[in-house]
Formats: sequence, C-alpha cells, structure tokens
Amino acid sequence: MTSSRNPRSAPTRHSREDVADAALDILNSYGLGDLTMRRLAQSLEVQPSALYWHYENKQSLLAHLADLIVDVPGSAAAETPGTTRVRTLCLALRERLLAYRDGAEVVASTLALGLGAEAPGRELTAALTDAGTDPETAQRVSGVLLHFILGQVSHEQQRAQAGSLGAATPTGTPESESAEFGFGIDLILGGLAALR
Amino acid sequence: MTSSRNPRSAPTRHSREDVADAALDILNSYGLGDLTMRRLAQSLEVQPSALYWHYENKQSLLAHLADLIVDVPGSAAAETPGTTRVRTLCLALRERLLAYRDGAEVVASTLALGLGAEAPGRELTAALTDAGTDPETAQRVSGVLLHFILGQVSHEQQRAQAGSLGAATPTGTPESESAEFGFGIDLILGGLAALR
DNA sequence: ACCTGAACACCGTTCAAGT
DNA sequence: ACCTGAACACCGTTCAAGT
Repeated sequence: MTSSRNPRSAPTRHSREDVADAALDILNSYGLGDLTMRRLAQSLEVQPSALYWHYENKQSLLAHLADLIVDVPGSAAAETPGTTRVRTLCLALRERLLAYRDGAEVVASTLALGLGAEAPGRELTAALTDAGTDPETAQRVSGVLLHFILGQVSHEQQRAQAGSLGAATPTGTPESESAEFGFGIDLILGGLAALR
Repeated sequence: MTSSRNPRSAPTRHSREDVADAALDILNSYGLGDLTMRRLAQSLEVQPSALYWHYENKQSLLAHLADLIVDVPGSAAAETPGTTRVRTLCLALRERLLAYRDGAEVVASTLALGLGAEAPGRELTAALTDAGTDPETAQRVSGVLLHFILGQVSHEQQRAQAGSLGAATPTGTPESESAEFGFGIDLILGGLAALR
C-alpha cells in the first residue's frame, strides 16, 4: 500500500504516520496476531525500541489505527432523510471495518478501553437525534447498533481466517453475511420505530 | 474457591477439572491478562509443560472455561410464556457472564473461533421458535441478541477494570448499566414484535 | 496417568547513549 | 528529531524422559 522501502541503503528516518502505515500493511497482510512491535520494527528496518519514540506503547498505536480505520474524511455527506441515513451509516461503517483485516477487533478493543474510535458512535447518535429521537434514547440505540455491528463483523472476520486454515466452521457466503447484517440493523431500527 | 493446596508436601496430582478450577480462580482474582499457562502452572505447583497433558493448548483450555461460565445445569426451567422467556434468558446470561471477571470476552472469543459456548445461542433460538418465530428468523434474532449481550457486557467489564486503574472513563453506575442492558433487549424484542 | 527438565522461538518495554 | 544496543522480565509450546 505504501512504503517503497529502499533495500540496503541510507538509514531512512520515519514519521509517526509512516509507522501507522506500515502497521496497517502488516494488519492487512498477516492479521492482528502477527502485528507485533518487533515485526513492525523489522518491516521498517529499525530496532523495536525506536517505535517508542513515536508511540507511548502498543495500545496507543492500536488506538491510532482504530481511528484511521473508522474515520472517513468525506462522510458528513449522504443527507438522506430520517432513519434511512442511520441505516446508511451502519452499512458504511461495516464496509470500513471489513476493509482491514481484524478491523472490527481493533476498533472494539480501542473503544472498550476508551482510547479512541468514538466518531461512529457520535455520527450515529447525531443521525438518530436528527431523525427525531430524544438524546438519551439516541445514545442507547446507538450503543445497541454499535455492539451489534462490531460483534457481527468481528465474528465474520474471525471466521474468515479460521476458515482459511481448513477448520470445519459452517461458514456463510459473503452475501448471506450481508443479508444477516441488514436484517439486524432493520430489526433494531424497527424496534426504535415501534417505541413511539 | 477450591484448592486446599497443602503447602510443602506430596506432589499432589491433578485432574483436568482441577486445572479448570485453578484457571477460573486466576481469572476472577487477576483477570484474563494474567491468566497465562506459566502462572497457572505455578498456582498448581507444576511445570508449565504439565498443563499440556490436560489440554491441547491454551485456546482449548479457554474454550472449556467458556463452557463452564455459560452452562448453567438447572436452567431449562422458567417456563414463562412467549417472548418473556427470551428476555429472562438474556438477563440470566448477562448474570453468568458478570459472575467471572472478563467472562464476556472469554465467551465471545471462544464463540468466534467456533470452539464452544454454543449453549446460549441454542437456548435463545429454541425460546424464540417456541414463541412462534420461524426458524430462520429465530436464528438471526438470536444472533443479534448475542452480539448485543456480549458486546455490552464485555464493554462493561473492561470499563470496570480500566476504571479501577484511575482512568478518566465516564463510568455508569451498576444500575444504569442494567437499565441500558434491559433497554437494548427490549428494543430488539420490540423490533421482532413489529416484524409481523 | 501424570509430571519434570530443558530447550526453542518468541513477546512488550525501558533506558542510557549515539547522530 | 529519531534511532541503536543491550538488557529485563516475561510468553506458549514441544519433547524426551521419568514415576
């Protein structure tokens, strides 16, 4: 994706963003289990200790990655009305999570630790209040949607790589996963509609 | 909880269940992060390699723990009608997950890897079909409920120990967590009711 | 049936020092 | 501003061998 690393030449200094890019490369190529500080350092041709100049520790690196996975610059758009926009936001979030191997797990753990990746929750809550939901309910529905999205997608992603190792997991087709996902979102939004 | 370990005496052989009990003790006393094979061996006063006679690897030990956390022997009971029973099952599952530190995470990862902890999903699906839902819908609603439950509870549990380290996480009271949980379940079940 | 001893191939993190 | 070198305190897992 990035990093035209010149093999065997000058020391090549790195920025914080370089480190994040290299980490995302490893994530997509080998998965979260292989994203270690030592492996990352190796891919940047530095010593592991060099990474601690750019990030305080591994968790804060992962938090940065979670923000990159989840923040989509031109996403304020799509001014569809009411609850349709909420649905669109959910589908878009799923796509962003699926764009990176183990994306959902990275985001979920960062969110759980309160270290970042709060943008989707804010967007969802805003869309819900715009659709006429009161703030407290909007907050709670947003939470239900997020838990479902992160759970479903990380389940999906873990099955994908468990399945690639020949496990006998009864894996659904990509289309059936999408259908299941859409069903869940509609179920929750249907519950919201039934609330009033 | 168990283990009247006699200090400084005969070699004390262990069974597979002894190992699981000791693991649950460590889980509850120190959390999942401190549940390592080496620490577990130490608590049983054996070498780490001894554990691999009882379990093929760490994952299969965790899968066993997940089943113990989730399987409640006398739970076929509570013959309340229709969708009320579903709600009761969800609340009971939450209690079981909360009974062990990091219980939700242990169960979620085991479930994701397809290595166990499938009982709650089966119970929920059965209760839903008993309530008149067609099998495919029951399966999907059960999935939505499970993702929400595991997501909400593990969020809850991770905040609890992040908060115990003085982090500035805006932590809700135990009662507000329960209310939020109940709201989510009712939202989803409301969506199901609105489906017909 | 259950465990030891020793090894292998790893981890994240710290810290003084270099350029 | 960014990195090295060396160390510290750990991991999970394997395997021959013991009782």
